[in-house]
Amino acid sequence: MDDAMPDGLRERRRRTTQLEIHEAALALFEEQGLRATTVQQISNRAGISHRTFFRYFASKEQAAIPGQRRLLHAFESLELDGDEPGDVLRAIERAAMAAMAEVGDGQHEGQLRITRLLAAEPDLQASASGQDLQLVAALRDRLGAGLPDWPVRRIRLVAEIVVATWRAAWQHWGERALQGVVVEPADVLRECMADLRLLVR
Amino acid sequence: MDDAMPDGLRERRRRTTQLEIHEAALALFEEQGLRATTVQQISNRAGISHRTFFRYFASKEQAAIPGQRRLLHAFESLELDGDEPGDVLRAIERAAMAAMAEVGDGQHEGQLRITRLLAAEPDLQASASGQDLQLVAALRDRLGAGLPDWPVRRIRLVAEIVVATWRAAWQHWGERALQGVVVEPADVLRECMADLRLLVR
DNA sequence: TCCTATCTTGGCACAGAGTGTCAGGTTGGC
DNA sequence: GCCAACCTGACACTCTGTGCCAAGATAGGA
Repeated sequence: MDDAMPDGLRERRRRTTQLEIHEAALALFEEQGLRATTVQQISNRAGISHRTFFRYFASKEQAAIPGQRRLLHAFESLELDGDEPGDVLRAIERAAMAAMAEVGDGQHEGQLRITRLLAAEPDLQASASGQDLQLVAALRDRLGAGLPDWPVRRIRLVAEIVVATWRAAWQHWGERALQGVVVEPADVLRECMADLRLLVR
Repeated sequence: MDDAMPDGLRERRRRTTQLEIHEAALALFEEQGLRATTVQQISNRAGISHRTFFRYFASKEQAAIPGQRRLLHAFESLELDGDEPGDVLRAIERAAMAAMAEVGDGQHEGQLRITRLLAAEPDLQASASGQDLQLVAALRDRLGAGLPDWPVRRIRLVAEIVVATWRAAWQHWGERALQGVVVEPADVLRECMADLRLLVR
């Protein structure tokens, strides 16, 4: 689905454990809030030890926010076939759109729970934006390798802009979903890109 | 310089203490690294107690990164006189440019120290991007109040884009400065805005 | 099937972050 | 000079995050 998964028993166990911890964290945060929930409580509910928790996640915040593996992978395997700024942006846009579309309808509920939590817990937002740095770095690396003639300044800017747009799109999707309006994430991203083009014209 | 400062003895003391803590943190991080430095050490060097440290800063990371008060203030007092997307962006650009220009040449050395630290310590970057959320929120609020006819989606996007551009500009300024090339921050921001316009055309 | 290298886990222990509380000292206004 | 508001340091405490080690589980070859 996402990255290579050699399907030994060990890998499968690891995945289920990770999911159980994630689910436990999410549920407890919803019930009690972020601050009031301890790593010990999450570990208990997931049926593991406090020590093992930190072998799966670096902090309780990260246990709730799974990270954007799809987009990360899309960036790392991005194909570029030109130098023209407009073309480059469109290529990235296509890749991001594809990554967004991979989120099946069945996962919308999970996304919505995270969105709700993010809205309620500012500390989680900070943690999430910290994670986005990985996305920026990945895109920056890829563009740097694929566009040797571009100034680093422009490469850095594009990476920041794209991730900012992606984040704005998801946030707006969540905002609408919380109001009961269900829309396609990819559509929201398209609208955001349209806004971006409107702005600078 | 920045916000109202009723010049009692108390306020002045508070400011000097804050500066002393900031300076101590910066110096120790440079000498030993972020992880190896404890709040206790910073407190000792600043001549205060461990308990008092946390009355000035919420974490050791924040003690090193002073926050973008100038830009925050510029956003909060932003004047808008039109609905036209291009005009709005230009108005924000002017405000940001003015805020950037307020950083006198004398403060470049301090900025550079922070840039160096950010480059060396990924954890600090995460903390910094968490702080940027305040900027996004401030600009979002201001635009929401000043542009009642704009869709929330576009307002959110503009806020994210502007802050992303600002961050890219400072990072590129720091990168060049680390290479020994001294340029005006405002010039870099102008170049970044030009890149942005180039992208979507 | 068995045997071994590798991986995973839980328990123990510990340093450090961050917070509540309180008593004592300082500042500002009257 | 006096009182109220504020600031500080000290103590105690919970929680996070990590090193270490012994025990159990797994993979893969003999």
